Amino acid sequence: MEELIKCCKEQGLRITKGLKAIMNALDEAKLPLSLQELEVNPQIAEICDRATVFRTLQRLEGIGLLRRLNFSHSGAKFSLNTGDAHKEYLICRLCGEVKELKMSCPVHQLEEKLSEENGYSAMTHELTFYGLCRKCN
Amino acid sequence: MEELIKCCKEQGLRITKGLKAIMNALDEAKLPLSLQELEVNPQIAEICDRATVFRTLQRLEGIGLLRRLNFSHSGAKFSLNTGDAHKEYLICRLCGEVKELKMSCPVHQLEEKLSEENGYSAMTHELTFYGLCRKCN
DNA sequence: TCATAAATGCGATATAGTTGCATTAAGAAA
DNA sequence: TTTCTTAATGCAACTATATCGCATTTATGA
Repeated sequence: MEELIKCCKEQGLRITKGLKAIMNALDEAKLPLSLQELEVNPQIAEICDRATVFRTLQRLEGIGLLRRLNFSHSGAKFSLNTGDAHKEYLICRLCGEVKELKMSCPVHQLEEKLSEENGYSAMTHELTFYGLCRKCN
Repeated sequence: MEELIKCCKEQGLRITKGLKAIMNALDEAKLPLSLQELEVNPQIAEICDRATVFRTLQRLEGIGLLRRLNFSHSGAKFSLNTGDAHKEYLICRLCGEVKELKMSCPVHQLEEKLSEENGYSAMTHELTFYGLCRKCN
């Protein structure tokens, strides 16, 4: 957390209450949060509004501290980019339940190959599994 | 194509001009299309409107003939589910260029394992790579 | 050809994402 | 500490996307 704040400073961001509250919420949540989920979080709602949350997320994504995830049938969700290990998720197509998977990513080493073959740089990837959870099945 | 129409019939869908036009467009496009892209396609626009395209996509997805894809910074896109081999894409984070990758999916065999471990059924997954293309870099 | 229910068109509405502008406040400089 | 500059904010408006209700049309089985 200290680490993250420091990183924001280095990148020229001002350390405001909103920024801290948002980063805290993202840090405490064990799962990615959407703009709306952040917006209604009591700790955050008290301090700042939707537009601020939106722009703060933009800034954090801009400096690479935040990862934007795109799950089926839900808007974008965001999670802090601690370390550079990305995460895999399992999503229920019906109720939207989000589970984080514990696995070593099986496609990481492909990035370099794809980067060369296609002339792309700054590679990242998303690997997401979908299914029907026990309740929804 | 014949195959797909047959499948629609078996699933109880009525074979309308709209359905055929939409499936054709998706079939001819080498890449996934968004609702808007379909809506403005001349072949389709002539026959039916946005709500119909929307609901047709819903139906096709419902019977498993259509796959909904979620790429960063763009709305949902759709592609026909021919065979059950899914596809991998490489997306430019800036201009949004979409490339289909030719690779044998390295995580397919993980689905069964995850299904058991988490009590999920009807598993699918999405593997998408992002980067900056030559032009945008 | 007729009857029935699925599919459609239209317009309204909901939801997510985004912006302009006047105001506030973080942090560097004095 | 006070002052100054400019990033950050709040508010409200706005755009784009997604979705729905209902009256009408049309595909298909009898």
